[in-house]
This record gives sequence, structure tokens and C-alpha cells, in this order.
Amino acid sequence: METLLPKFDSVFSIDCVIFGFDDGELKILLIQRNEEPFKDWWALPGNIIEKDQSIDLAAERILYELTGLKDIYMEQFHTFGDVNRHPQGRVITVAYYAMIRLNGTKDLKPISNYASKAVWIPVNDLPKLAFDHEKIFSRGFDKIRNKISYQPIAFELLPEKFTLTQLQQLYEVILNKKLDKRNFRKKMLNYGILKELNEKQKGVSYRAAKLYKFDKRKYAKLFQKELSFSN
Amino acid sequence: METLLPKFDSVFSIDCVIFGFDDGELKILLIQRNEEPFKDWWALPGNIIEKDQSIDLAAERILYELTGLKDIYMEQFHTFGDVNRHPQGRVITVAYYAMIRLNGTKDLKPISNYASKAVWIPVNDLPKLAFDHEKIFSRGFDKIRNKISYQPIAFELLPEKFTLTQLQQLYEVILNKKLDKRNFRKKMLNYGILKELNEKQKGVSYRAAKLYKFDKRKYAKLFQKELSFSN
DNA sequence: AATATAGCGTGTATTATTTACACTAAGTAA
DNA sequence: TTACTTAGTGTAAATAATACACGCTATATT
Repeated sequence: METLLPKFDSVFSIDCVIFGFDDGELKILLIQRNEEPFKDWWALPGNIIEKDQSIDLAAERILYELTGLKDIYMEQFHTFGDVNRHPQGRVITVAYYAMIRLNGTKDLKPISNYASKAVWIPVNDLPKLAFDHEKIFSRGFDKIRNKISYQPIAFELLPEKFTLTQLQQLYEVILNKKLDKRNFRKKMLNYGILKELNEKQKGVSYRAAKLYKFDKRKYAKLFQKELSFSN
Repeated sequence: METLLPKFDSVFSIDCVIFGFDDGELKILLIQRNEEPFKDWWALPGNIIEKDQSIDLAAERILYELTGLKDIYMEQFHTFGDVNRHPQGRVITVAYYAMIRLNGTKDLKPISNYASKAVWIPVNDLPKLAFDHEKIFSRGFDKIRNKISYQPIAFELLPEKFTLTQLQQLYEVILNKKLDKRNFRKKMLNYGILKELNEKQKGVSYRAAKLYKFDKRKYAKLFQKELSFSN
């Protein structure tokens, strides 16, 4: 960590915690930094907010520049403002998260030079991260763990067609606990936000499971209502 | 709104949405601005973050300077970063909320010159606010409404000793709906976080109600656990 | 002393939700 | 044909949520 770098005044930055699910594992998107400080370290995709850009748009742009991912809807979850979180000066960072679908090996290609690469890393196998990014990640992880426990947001992470077992496995890795199969299925189907397809899983060496699709329309209806509270 | 004021570069600010409950009404703390822009307008207590201060501490300091309130624990709830939310330049603001107890007429005295006064205003009777402060307030209100519906956080707003009816009234104004008396009492007492006192309400011209106290210790135990999720 | 008043305090039946729990069925591989 | 692996299913018990009404008690009034 150099100390010869120029100091700069207070700036705002964005950091993104992007979750994906693949191969039975929950992963997040990391970049390898190509610049000081923390050159060659792993870090969350993040950068400085431009002056003429709202923070939400800045988040989208930054994610795109560092990873090549476009049109990802992210949600802000916390702002980190400790004085010394950045070695070069005061940087306050607004952290965003998103859960996205890894369509096979969606190509990750940093557009800007700021990152030398972008890769998916299992959350259970994270390297040391630059700055306070471990703290940011961990808070983001708490956030989705918390959210999923009262809102079925996990579909974003799955392929378009999925089995109930896959969905359950995803819940299990996020919540870090085993769930009861029958109760899980009962609950999920009860939401009424899954469409059963006339298709089955392929390429498995055992009885193939039914495939389901997530029904966005019903989901929206259900969870608009859900935001008001009952007697 | 002057346009002759100096432009400044990107800065961070804090805005505070402080809730109080008094006289059966939910109120928030507003200041009257003593400086341009929006001189003489009502606004949330808020100001610029200093360079060498973490945002959490900055929030405390700013609240103190503008209202005289000290040692108020606030929680961050959202960061607002639209480009044009401040007429003089780019200002990104981190919004905090707190719920506090109005001990009678707790004296509000702006320490800094930046506010000419600080007062409690009923949320149902808010004036037009400076900047995008109406939006910030409204998001903060959503936040506590949401939170209270799954966590009994309302005690902070009540006097140390309170009756169950007062507690219910508070819930009703926050949730903006009538609640069933028997069910409400059953639920609250079931939490096991209320201590029944051997005292009764005084100065009422009808049968006096029992007074209760909030049991912080039990609350902490209960809601630490509550953050993990069940099968 | 009697009465009016205003809010206090209480219980039960119904329904919905959550939990615990184990075996047969179907498809694949050998 | 058999062995293997995962899919798919139901019920009973416990807990939580809801709907609902009236006698009690302290004070104020006459």
C-alpha cells in the first residue's frame, strides 16, 4: 500500500455486491484491481461517482465498466463512511447489491482499465479484499439473508427454469441451514408465484424433477399488498 | 432560491428524521433555516459532513448543533444522490432516523447559527420542506412503519412509564390504522418485554390504567435471537 | 349518597400458519 | 433384474392470528 499517492478531497464512491448462484454455490462478483492502492488485490466492483450522475445510475455505470454487466437492477443497502476506510483520503461509499442469473458462463469483461479481470468467487472461499470490502460484503450478505427470509427474492439467482430442489438448495446456502423438504415445497407453492411447466430436468442420472418458472406478475401483486400490514 | 450563491464541489451531508410522540401525535423535529438557500424554510436537521469525522459521528454532531439534542442514537436508512437535489451543487446526503422520548418540553436550542429554531411538528401537519426533504421524511416514515410491524421499537418514543393504551395509540398513529385492543395487549404482553409496575396513571378523570416499563434486557435477548431464522 | 361517564381490563372460539416427521415412486445405470 | 439416487407426497400437533362485547372502576357531578 503506497503512501506516495496523491491525497484527494472527500469523494463519493459506489461498491457493488453482486450475488450469483452456480454449481450449488453462492458466489459474488469480484474484480482484480489494476491500480493503486491495493493494486492486484481482489475487491468489490466499485469506483468514484461522477459529478453529474445520480448515484443509482453511477452504480449501473460502474458495474458495467468494471465487469461488462449491463442493465442490472441494484438496490442500495448501506453507506460506509469511516474516516480512514481509504488510504488516500476521505471516501464515503454507497454500497449496492443485486442478485443475478448466471447464464452459463456469462462473459465478464472489464471495459475500463481499472480492473484487470472480473470473476465469480464462492462466498465461502473469498480471498482477502481491498479496503473495507469484507465488511461491505458481509453486510450485504446479511441484507439478502434477512430479506429472503420474508420475501422470496431468490428467483433472480436461478436459471429461468428450475426445480424445487434447486430453489431449496439456494435457500439453504443463503440461510446456511437445512430446510425441511416438504415444508419448503408447501410454502413455496402456496405463494402462488411459481408456474409449473410441462417439462423435466434433463441430463441427470436419476429421476428427473419437474421444472418451474417464476411468475413475475403474481409476485408483484402479492408483494405490493404485503407491504401494508394487517390487523 | 438564490442563484448567485457560490457553487461548490461534491459534498456529503447528513439529514436527520427524528421522531417523537407527544400529546397523542407523532412528530418530527424540524429546523428553520437561517441561511441560503431556502432561508427561513423548514427543513430536516442536516448539514455537511466534516472531513475528519465518520458519518455516524457527523450525524450526532449535526443533530446537536442544530437542535441541542445530545447522545441520540440514530440509524442510517438511505442515501439520496440525485444530481439536482441541492441548488448549489452536488450534495449527496445520508439520511438517519431516530425515535426519541420527549420529556415534557425538552428544550430545543440550536447551537449553531445555521438554524434559527428547532421545533417538533406533527407529521400530519408538515409545512413545505426545503430541498427534497419531504421525500427523505417520507422514506424515513416508511422505514419506521415497516420496522415496527415486525419489531417492537416503539418504546423509545414513550415516557419511561406508560400505559398499554398509550402504547397502542402510538402503534395506531404510526401504522395509521385501528388495532384491536385485546389482541394488541395479548401480543405485547406475550413478547415478555414489558414490566408491569405497581403504579397507576395519575391525573385522569376516569379509572386509571396500570403503568408499564420497557425491559431493555429482555428485549435485547429476544431480538438478538430473532435475527436468525427458523426452519 | 346516588348517578353518570369514560376509559380499563379481560377470554374464547375460529382460522391460518408453522413445524415435525418417513416412505413410495420414478428414472438411470450396471 | 437389481441397485441406486433423487423426486414427490400428507397428516397431526403446536403455535400464532383474528374476530368479537361487556362488566369493572375511578372520577366527576348533582
